Amino acid sequence: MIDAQLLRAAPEVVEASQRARGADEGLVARAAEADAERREAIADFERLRAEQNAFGKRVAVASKEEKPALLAQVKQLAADVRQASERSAVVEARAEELLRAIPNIVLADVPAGGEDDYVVLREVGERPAFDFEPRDHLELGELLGAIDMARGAKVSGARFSYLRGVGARLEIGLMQLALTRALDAGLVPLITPTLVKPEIMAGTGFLGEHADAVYRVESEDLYLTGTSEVALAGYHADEILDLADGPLRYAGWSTCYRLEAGSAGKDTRGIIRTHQFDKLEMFSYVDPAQAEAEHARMLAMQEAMMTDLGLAYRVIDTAAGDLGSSAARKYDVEAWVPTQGRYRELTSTSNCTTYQARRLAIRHRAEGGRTAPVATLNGTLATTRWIVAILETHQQEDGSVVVPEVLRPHLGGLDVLEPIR
RNA sequence: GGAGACGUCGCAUAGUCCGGUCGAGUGCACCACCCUGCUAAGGUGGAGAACCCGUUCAGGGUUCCGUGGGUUCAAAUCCCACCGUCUCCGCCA
Repeated sequence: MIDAQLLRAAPEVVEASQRARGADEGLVARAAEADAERREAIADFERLRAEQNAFGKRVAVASKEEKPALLAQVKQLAADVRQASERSAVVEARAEELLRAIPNIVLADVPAGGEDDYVVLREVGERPAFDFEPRDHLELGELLGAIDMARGAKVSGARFSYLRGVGARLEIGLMQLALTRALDAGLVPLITPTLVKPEIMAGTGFLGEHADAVYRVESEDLYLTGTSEVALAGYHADEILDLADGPLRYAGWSTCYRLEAGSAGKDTRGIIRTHQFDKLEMFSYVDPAQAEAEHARMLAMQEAMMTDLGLAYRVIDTAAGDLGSSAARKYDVEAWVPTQGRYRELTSTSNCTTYQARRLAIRHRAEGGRTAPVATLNGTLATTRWIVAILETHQQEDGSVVVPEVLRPHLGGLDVLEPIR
């Protein structure tokens, strides 16, 4: 949620942000109006309530004989208080609803426009060249006995898979590599719940435009999370953090569940886009002044993983219209996928500035001892989809795959994955 | 799943039976100042969160005693529902 203060003081900033996103500009004026109405209603109620409280003190010390007369007098006041209280509750709920509907203010130099208006910041690494016809990740996965889509579909339906043998080991090795690096960088590992309450899901902004991608467990009124970001953001909800010693940094390891309702027909082959996968996610709570530096730090960690895994990649600065509602800026790292002849997103890192924190009531002590919302940032450090780029990039003519050196210690020293027959 | 106990301001507790002078006492921790050669001890004062009005660095007000309802002129206190914690019993891939 954005700062209501900003809505009053500089609505043009909010409107500019909406414009860059291609979102509804009129929402700004409607929210500002509702906010004014809300404040008026609150003032009204509080004046009446103060009067009633003062009266209550008189009743308390009145003698038995005086009481009936006083009580008769205050009846009308009590009714007025009740009415004003109900009105202010209604108006307040409406104002908050509109305020929450406004997505985060995008940072000033984020490219405007939609999905295709990203800016490529850099391309790194050499795209692999083959003197044979490269196989795609699923073909390789089947040769290696690593990926089984057919049985995934038999047991759970489309977009479910089994990772078996070296596939399962690759996944775990990848997570372990990422975890090791997270620990080296001082992050605290967390294995997070994957079922969360509605208010946590809403607080992180995933019930907005992403609502159709979310699994809901109706019998319990809980949501399955599509990323551990949700539980990581909720971890410190309603708390006042001590950031005097620097940011609070976490690495969340969890299975992720996504409905992929909007992607019918897209990426149906293999494990590029499945309903269930694993991810190691970085998450930081920082002083808002340090948010951009933290964002750069996360991106650097992601790029180091790409480089060390021998993947060719590029970094894009996502356009405003393609940002989630919580993000003020997002960088994606995309790896080259040889058989697709294009870059595919492997990681994403978002600076949510104070947006999530305000929704989830996560504050710290700012100057003068005042509380102020923190900034939150998140970024992928490893995920199942990486297996696609690793298999395809490091494949050999016979269908074997060379294991990147950094992964070998996490695969019991295995250096080449061999076809099973 | 069943039975019982509990949920108060950072922590620990008082207050709840018998509604008002309780937004709330005490201890510890915390901050400032005083005292002491230093430390410890001691003294005085301060200190929660959210929001509204006002100020620009004065203040005033409202709300918050697990959450949400209800009763009442008035609820930490009475009633209802829910959530959570603990104990015992049952069940368990």
